[in-house]
Amino acid sequence: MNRAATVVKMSFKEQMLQAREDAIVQTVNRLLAEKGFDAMTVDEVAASVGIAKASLYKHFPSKEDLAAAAMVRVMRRAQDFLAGVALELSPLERLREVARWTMEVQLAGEMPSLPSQNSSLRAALMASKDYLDGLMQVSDTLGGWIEAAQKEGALNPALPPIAVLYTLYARACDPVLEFLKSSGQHTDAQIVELVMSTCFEGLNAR
Amino acid sequence: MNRAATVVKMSFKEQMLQAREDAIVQTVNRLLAEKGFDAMTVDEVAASVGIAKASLYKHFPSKEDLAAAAMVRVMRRAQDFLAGVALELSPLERLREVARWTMEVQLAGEMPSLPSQNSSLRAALMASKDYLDGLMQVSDTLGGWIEAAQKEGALNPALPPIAVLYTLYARACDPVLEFLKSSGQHTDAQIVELVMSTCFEGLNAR
DNA sequence: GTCTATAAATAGATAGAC
DNA sequence: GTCTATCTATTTATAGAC
Repeated sequence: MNRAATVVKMSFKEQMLQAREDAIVQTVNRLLAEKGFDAMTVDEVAASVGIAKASLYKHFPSKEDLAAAAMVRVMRRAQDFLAGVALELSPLERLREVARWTMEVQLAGEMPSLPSQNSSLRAALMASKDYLDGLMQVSDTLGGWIEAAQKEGALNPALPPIAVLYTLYARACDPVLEFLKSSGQHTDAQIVELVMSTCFEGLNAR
Repeated sequence: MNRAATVVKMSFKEQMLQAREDAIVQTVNRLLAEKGFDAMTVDEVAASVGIAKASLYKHFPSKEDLAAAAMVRVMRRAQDFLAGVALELSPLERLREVARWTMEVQLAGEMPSLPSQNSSLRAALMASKDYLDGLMQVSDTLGGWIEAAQKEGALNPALPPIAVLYTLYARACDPVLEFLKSSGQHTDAQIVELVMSTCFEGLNAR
């Protein structure tokens, strides 16, 4: 179920405002995926949305907040996806679905990428309750699945669950996807399957 | 054998110049590893080396060339390492040594990181014969080991060698290393072994 | 809230003396 | 080659009219 459907009441004015902000955040999301935080300029965002830069700053107080809003958006999408993963699947199969989804989002050019070392950006993210709550819920859900999959003997039990979690997160920004795509020798679907294989089965022969 | 040992003749003046440039490139290498290309400023480089910014521009014509020089340096280090890998090891063991080395360099804060989408930077790299030659030689060597390891049945033969190569390259900038390090629950050596395991054996149980 | 115009700060690069 | 001082362009952010 989409989280937007949980909204109950909203005046016409508020709906317009919300729609405008959604358009902004969607544009930011795309630009972050294309060029990254440092290379993305606020002028660019304003021009791409089709409003003046000053108007943008009425909605979001800083560039960092723009990026944080995009991260909240993708976290919401992740939560929606997790909520829709079929419960009849085994824990390992659920984890595989999640990994595949993150890679497909990245190949679609919709995965925002942030520099891990920018401190002002980190501060904005850590100040966003929506982001932290989303991140924590996603991590909790995946953590549960990871431990269940290890208990079943499907996932290597020698790996700390946190390491498995980070390894899955890292698929969302895996440069191998872009490398293989730019080599032009494989379709997107083939690329996803290759990286899925190296991620879960490893490079070694079985 | 270190490549610097192959230098035969050099005047005192040239040696001084070379030493100065080495210091610059080493500083750039460290700053690129710490903050990345976009966040690194030329003022910072100059201050860190201890010379004026204008002097820096006498040695390197642009920020992009500074970064390219750092990439040439790390490529040389990689070539030196490859040349020193024991030939009595199996192809797979050699590849494992290389992967471990790239991760150790990253954990030591000595792996420069460049944005893959910056076009002016890509242009500078593609214009650097030293870099391209180094990259090609490293890729050729690793490609040979990969194919040999697949022929031996040690490496999954269903994977295209290019995908294996990119997967190994990606370990040099794997964010999982930093994530695990900042979690503070593992030593560097443990982190390397964890990522080595997920890389070659995969997440699945065996 | 949206706009035009502008402020304020920063960064890459250069001039010109020594 | 190294320095100080400066240029030029860009970028984040804001003032103020409507």
